[in-house]
Amino acid sequence: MSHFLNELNKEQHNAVIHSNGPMMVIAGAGSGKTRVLTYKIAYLLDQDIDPFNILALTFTNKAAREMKERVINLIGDADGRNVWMGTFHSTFAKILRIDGHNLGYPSNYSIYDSDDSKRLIRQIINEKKLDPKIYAPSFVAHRISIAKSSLINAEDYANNPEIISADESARKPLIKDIYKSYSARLKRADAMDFDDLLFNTYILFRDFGKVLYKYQMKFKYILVDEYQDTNQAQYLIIKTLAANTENICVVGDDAQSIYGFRGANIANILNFKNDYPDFKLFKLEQNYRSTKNIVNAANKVIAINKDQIQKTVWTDNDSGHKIGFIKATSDNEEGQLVANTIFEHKMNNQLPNSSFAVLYRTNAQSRSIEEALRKRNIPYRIYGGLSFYSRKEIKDLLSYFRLTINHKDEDALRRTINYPARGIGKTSIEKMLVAADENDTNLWEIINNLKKYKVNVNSGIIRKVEDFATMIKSFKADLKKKDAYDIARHIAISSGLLKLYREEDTPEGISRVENMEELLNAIKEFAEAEVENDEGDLASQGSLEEFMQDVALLTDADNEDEDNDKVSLMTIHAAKGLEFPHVFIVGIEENLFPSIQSISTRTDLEEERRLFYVALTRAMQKVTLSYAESRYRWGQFTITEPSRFLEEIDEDLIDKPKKASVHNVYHTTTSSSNKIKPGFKSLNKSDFKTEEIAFEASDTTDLQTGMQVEHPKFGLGKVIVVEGDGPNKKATVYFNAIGKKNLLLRFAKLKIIS
DNA sequence: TCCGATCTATTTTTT
DNA sequence: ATAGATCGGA
Repeated sequence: MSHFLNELNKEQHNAVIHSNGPMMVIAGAGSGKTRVLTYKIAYLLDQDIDPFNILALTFTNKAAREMKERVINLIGDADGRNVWMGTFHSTFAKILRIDGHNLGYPSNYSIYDSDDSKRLIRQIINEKKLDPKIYAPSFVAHRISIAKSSLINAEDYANNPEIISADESARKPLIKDIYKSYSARLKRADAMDFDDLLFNTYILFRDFGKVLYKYQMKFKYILVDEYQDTNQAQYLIIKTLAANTENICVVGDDAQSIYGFRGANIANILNFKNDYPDFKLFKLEQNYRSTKNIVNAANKVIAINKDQIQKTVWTDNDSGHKIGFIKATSDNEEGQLVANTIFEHKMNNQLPNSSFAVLYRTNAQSRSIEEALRKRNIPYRIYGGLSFYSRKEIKDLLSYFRLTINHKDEDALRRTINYPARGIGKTSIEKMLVAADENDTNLWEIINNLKKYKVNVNSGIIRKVEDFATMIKSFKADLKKKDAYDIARHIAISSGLLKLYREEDTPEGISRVENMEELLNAIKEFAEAEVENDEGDLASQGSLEEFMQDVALLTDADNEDEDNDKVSLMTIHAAKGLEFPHVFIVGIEENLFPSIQSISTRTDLEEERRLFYVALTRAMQKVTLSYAESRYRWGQFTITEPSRFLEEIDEDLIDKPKKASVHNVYHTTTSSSNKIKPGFKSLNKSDFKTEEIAFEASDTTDLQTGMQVEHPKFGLGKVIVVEGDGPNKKATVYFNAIGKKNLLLRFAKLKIIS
C-alpha cells in the first residue's frame, strides 16, 4: 500500500482511493482540496496507471506548477513529469496546435491576450463609425467574451432574440455586427483570443470524432480543480472528453466561486449530478489551515449568502488571535500602517517576510502598499497586475516575434510596421487595411502585393513597406537556422527597438532596455532548460516558437524569484488556492470592496461576499482588515466609507475598539460625510475644504437591515427592521442617542452611512 | 503625409 | 500611468 496514504484523514483517503467512475469532492476552504488532487494523481500512478493517460486541469499556471511539484515530490520525477497538468487554456492551446488544422488553423496561430482583443474591437468600432461612448470597447469585449464562453458564435448571437432584444434595450443593437467582424478578423489573422481556445476545442471535439476519440483514449483519467469556476464551454469539453471512461473527478467549493463575471457557472456543480446519476460525492469539512476565530468569522460571513450548498466547515485548531483591524485616514497611511504592523510583527516574533500577504480587491491598490514597504525596506513581490509581459517595451518586442512566427498576425503587424518610425504613417496603413477588407484577405498579403491590390500610396512608401516585409521574412528564415536566443537578440537589434529605447537616455528608457535584456535572458534560459529536460523528445528544441506559445498564456511574471523570502502582494482573485500565516486584507471600503459595480444585484453582491470569504480563509494564524477614510482613485481624492462586510464579522471576533469606541470608529466619517453628497462622490481637495452643505438625505429605496444611518435630529443609528412597500415603507432604527424609533421612510430624512 | 506634442479617457476581478 | 485621439508644424 502506498506509504503516503496514511497522511490523509478518512474522507480524504476515501476520495483518493476511489479511482474509477465519476466523483465529486466538495471541499471547504483549507480542507485539503489540492492535497486530495495531488495524492489522487500519485495514487493512480502508484496503481500503475500510465502517466500519459492522466489529465489534470487547473485555473492558474501557479496552481498547475505547484501541483506538478507536489506530485513529483510524492512519486518521483520520471512519472510525474509526464502527466498533463496545466490550465484549461494552455492545455487546449496545445491540443489546437496539434489538431487545429481540422478547423483551418495552422499550428503557428497567434494568441491574442485581452489587450490585443480589446484593441481590435476598438478598431472595428472606429471603422464602423460607431460612438465609442455607447459602444465602450471593454463592454463590447466583455459581452462577446461571455457569449463565447457560452458557446454562442457570432451567427447564433445575431439569431438569438433574447440577446438581441437585450442589446437593443441597452441601446447597443450593433454589437452583433461588431462580434461578426471581430471573429472574421481574428480568423483572417490566424489568431485566437482566450475564449477561442475553449470555443474551438469544443468545436473540434464536436465535429471531428476521430480527434475526439484520440483524446478520449489518451485521457482515461480526468481531474478538474476549482470546478465551481468552470464556464459552459469548459463544462462541455470536460464532459465530452470523459464520455468514454467516465473516470472524472471534479473538486470544488461553491462558497469560493468568484469568477461569475467571466461566465463561470456554479450550476455546473448541479449539472454534474444530472450527468452522472451514480456519481460518488465526498465532502471535506475539516479545515486544517486556520484558527477557530478565522473559520468562525468566515462561516458567519458566508452564511449571509442565500445561494449555497449546505456544509459545515469546522476546525480542531486553536482559537488563535482575534481579527486585527486598522483604520487609516488615507490610502498612503493605510500602506504605512500595514507596513509598520508587518515590521513589528516580524521583528517581535522572528518571522520571515514570506509569512505575510497583503490582499486587495483591485490591482491599483498595490501602489500605496508597495511604497510603504519600500520605505520600510521590506522585500515584497507583486503577483499579477501589470505583469512583466504586458509592459510596453516587452509587448513591442514580443509583437516582432509574433509577426515573425505568424505573418498574418495583424495586431502584431500594426504594432510593428511603423514602430520604430519608418515613415509608414496612419494614412497609408488605413489604405492597406481598406484593401485587405475589400479583397477579403489579410494585411500581410496586401503589403506584399501593394501594386496588385492597387493600393494608392506613393513609391517611397511602397519601398519602405517592402523593406519592412523583407526584414520580417529574413527573421522567419532565421528561425530555422539560429537558436531561440540568437534570433531573438537579432530581432531586437535589427528591428531598431533596442536602439530606440537606448537613445531615449532617460531613466525610463534605461529601465526599458533592462527589461528587454531580461526578456532575452528569459529566452536563453528557456532554450537551455528545454534542451536539458526533453532530451530525445524530438518535438521540443526550445525554439522561439515554443517560447512564444508559453508566453501568451503567462500572466504573473512566472520567472521564479531567486530570493523567496518576500511579502506577497496580490488581488484576492489571484490568492485563491494559496495560504499564508498572516494575511492583510486592505481597502475594506464600500464601493471598493464590495465593488461599486457589484452592489446593485444580489447575485453580484453575493459573489463579492464569497470573495471576502476567500480572502479571510487564506489566513492560517491571523487576519488583519484595514480601511482608509480617503483614497485617491483615478487621480481623484475621494472620501470613503467602511465596507458593509466589516459589520458582518462577529464583534467578539474582531479586535476593533468596542461599544464606546465603535462610535469613534465611525465618528470621523460621519462628520465628514455631512459635508458631501451621498453616494460615491469625488471631490477636489479645495472643494472639500470649502464645502459646507446642509444635511442631505439619501435615497432609501434600498435601505436594508443592518445599515448605519444618520438622522438630522436623532443622530447616528442602525436599521433594525425594514417593512412595507412603496409609500408605506417603514423602518425601525435604533439611534445611539434616543433608542428605538419607527420611521416612515417617505418622510424621514435618513442618510445612509454604510 | 508623417511626426511629435498635448490632451483625454480609462480601471474590477483573469486565462 | 498609459494608450489612443487630435492638431499644428514640417
